[in-house]
Amino acid sequence: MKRTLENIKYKKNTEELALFAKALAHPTRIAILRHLENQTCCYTGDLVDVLPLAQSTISQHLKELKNAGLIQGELKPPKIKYCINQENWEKAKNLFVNFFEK
Amino acid sequence: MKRTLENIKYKKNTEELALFAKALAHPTRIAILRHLENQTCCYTGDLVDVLPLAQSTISQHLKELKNAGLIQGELKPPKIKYCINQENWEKAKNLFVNFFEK
DNA sequence: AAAACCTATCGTACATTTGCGATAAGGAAT
DNA sequence: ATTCCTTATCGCAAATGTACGATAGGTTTT
Repeated sequence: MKRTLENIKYKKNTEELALFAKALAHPTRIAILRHLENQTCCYTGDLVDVLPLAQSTISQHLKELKNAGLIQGELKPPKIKYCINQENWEKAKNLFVNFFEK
Repeated sequence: MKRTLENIKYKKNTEELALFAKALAHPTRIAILRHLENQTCCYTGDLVDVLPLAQSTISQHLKELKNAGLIQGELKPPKIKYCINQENWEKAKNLFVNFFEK
């Protein structure tokens, strides 16, 4: 990305869809979300056991998913419980469905 | 990305979905696809007129979309006509729908 | 054959992403 | 208060992504 992109104005829907797509653009994050879909919720540690990646790497992916709004974390000391953010999940779903439909 | 990722094996669906998501992970490419959805097809030059980006940049985005299988190019000398690849479009649509549909 | 047109590719610059180990930060348990 | 457990963050290295101008390649037209 370079200077020009800063200035380009896309429609809101286009930017939102691109951001959600970016969050899904890595197999590890898809795997995390699939796991969350099955379990409803899970802890970071669960994922570290399941995925062959360093704890710090997984934490980073979780952060990106959280930034994208697709998941949310809840403090359950000493752990953190991650769940899918249903509201934004629906929003993303609708954006993708509308995009492909037509 | 570094050494480790090469070795990680994800499920086929997971990798495919991530690749499609990656193709959609930039607003310019979403805009190109929306344009193609409306016009059914279009030429590279049409996009250069519509998007505030260099011709080479747009060509590059088209290449990525083609690599992802979402579009296809047909020679209509001296132009090239790009259309959505319906088969893969459906495939991507199904992957996303199934993914979100819990 | 030359000129004109359209598009792809090359080379470069810079930003972002991905991964890791090491370390910090927080509460829980001893 | 110290130790333990869990997770986030930092700092680094390597790979990828994004953008541009310049150039090459291929067809059509003159």
